[in-house]
Amino acid sequence: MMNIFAAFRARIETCIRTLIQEGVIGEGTDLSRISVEPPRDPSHGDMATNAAMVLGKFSELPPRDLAGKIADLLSKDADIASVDIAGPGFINLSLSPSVWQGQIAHVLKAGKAYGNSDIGAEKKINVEYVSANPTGPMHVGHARGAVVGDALARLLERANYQVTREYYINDAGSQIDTLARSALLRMREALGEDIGDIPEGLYPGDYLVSVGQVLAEKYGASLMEKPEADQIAAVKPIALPMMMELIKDDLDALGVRHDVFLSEQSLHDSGAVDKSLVRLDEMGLIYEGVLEPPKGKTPPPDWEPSPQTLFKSSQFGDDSDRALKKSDGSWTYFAPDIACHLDKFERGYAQMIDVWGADHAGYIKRMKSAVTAVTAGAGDLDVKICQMVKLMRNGEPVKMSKRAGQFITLREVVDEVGKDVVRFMMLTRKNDAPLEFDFVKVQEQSRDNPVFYVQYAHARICSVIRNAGEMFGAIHDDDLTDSDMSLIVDPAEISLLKTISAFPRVLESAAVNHEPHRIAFYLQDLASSFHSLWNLGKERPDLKFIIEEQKNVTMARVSMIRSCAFVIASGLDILGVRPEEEMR
RNA sequence: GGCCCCGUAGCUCAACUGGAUAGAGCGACGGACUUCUAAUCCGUAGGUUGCAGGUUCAAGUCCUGCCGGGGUCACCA
Repeated sequence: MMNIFAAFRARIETCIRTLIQEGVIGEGTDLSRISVEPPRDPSHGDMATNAAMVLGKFSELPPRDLAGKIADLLSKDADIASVDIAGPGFINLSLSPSVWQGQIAHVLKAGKAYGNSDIGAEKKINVEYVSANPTGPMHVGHARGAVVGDALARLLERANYQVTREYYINDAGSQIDTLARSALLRMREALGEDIGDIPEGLYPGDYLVSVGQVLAEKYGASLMEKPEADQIAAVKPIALPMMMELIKDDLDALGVRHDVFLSEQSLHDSGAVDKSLVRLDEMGLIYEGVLEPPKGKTPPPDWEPSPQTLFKSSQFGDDSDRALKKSDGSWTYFAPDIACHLDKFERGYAQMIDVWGADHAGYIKRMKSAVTAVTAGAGDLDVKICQMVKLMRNGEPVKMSKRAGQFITLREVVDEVGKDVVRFMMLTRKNDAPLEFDFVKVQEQSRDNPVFYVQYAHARICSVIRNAGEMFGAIHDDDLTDSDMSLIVDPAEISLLKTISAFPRVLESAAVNHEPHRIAFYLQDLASSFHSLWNLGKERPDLKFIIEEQKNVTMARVSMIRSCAFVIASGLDILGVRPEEEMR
């Protein structure tokens, strides 16, 4: 068992079963609420369990006495150096140094697989992210969702989920018609016509020029003589794939990829939308009705009550029922969205995660309602909301004028600071908290730049290992396992080992909570722990990693920091960031 | 007005799905470089977790009501 907290939890449960057999604790006791975690205050030991307090209800003994019984049994364990009872009945454990020393070999053997969890148990899970409208290149606002989704997918894979990364292509809405009209204009331009300024309401971007050229080559001027509907229909099969290529290139620059691209239009064409609606109808969840105007100060000026096809989402916790069809009888976007999630469910994903921008937060309830309804409660949808990223340059906000089409593209940001920096920074906040991204600060080589700080720790470790190799001969990871880890004894060293050993637990909690940012925070802690130990070697030369006269000590310490480097690399891998081996 | 998110040190943020004396960084002040990379580290100072109740052995965390900030609000995706 690589997760030592889980390992000792099992030992504690064994003690409790013994007490159940002895009749001290009642049969049928629920052990699930027992926690085994590191105490906030390190002086309380290495691990604390609330077992005696949680089990108090199932025993006649008061919690502190029950804790005493458990403690007596635990103290027989050779790996446990001391057991204390504190406060209302906490049991605090201190582990023997050998437990921490032993973690080094675990890490070295597992390498980057260290910390992997089995909580996913190979269950299928679908993560949908980005899903930007295919009307142009990605702008910077898409970056956060792309990174969060991708890191979440990587994280879940490490927890042994079967992850599918999905992109839902909104290729059926009116924005696609706008795209087609914009492309048609560019086609006329390619045919030699002077089109002047791009009219209001069409996409002005230069990226459509090449689309116009392709259209001109394929169709020529004859297309312009057909009805507009035919023109648009002719343009879409050309323009859409080109836009998707644009988007995929941008995502590629960020190191983000998807397994499945699901087209909204295909859901209409295949009858999947009708099917999911029939399904809801059979459940009696659909009716023709008139929605109330939104309660508030200013109802929409053009409000006209009109009958629509509605879904009873209010039965599932939503604030109101929601329209599936517009008053003219055509679908709302909500209907294909339901079909999309039903489609995922039927492909075997009972667990689904959607990563959305903050402006879509108001749709969570209806979407979750719909998933619950259409899967008869068997499907689960978690929606992660990404708050705004505020772009700064040296503390000054970067101005973006949407009117003039001067938005900053994802590509520009990646080109300026690099994909690793973008990725790491996007994960330095909880997804639902706003984030500042300063072009200058994220490239600083200093403590307050977390990307650099973590990378630097890794580079330093690599540097030490290179130096040790020059002194004692080439160092291979396989040989390090044979080092005498019992030479790792100083509290500062053990402290680093404790931080390293916390990784499996961090990974698991990040996976359970769908919060990849926890990995980024952990890596800063780990880097800090390493940098501290490094500097301690200045005050106390006996704690330097390399001691020329003592090869065995050096090798033990090299093993220790090698395992630290593995964990840094492993954590960075979840974030999709490559570790640096040298920084000069 | 309804709903959602947020409110924690001067600033930016953590707090392991309810745990013990709420933690880091920045800024401020004071220290450590003939370096295993000082691009770093150590120390000091800094708090009624917006307010008021409730739930229990235990609340920053859950519930209710206020205050303040942001987002969003029929047929746009």
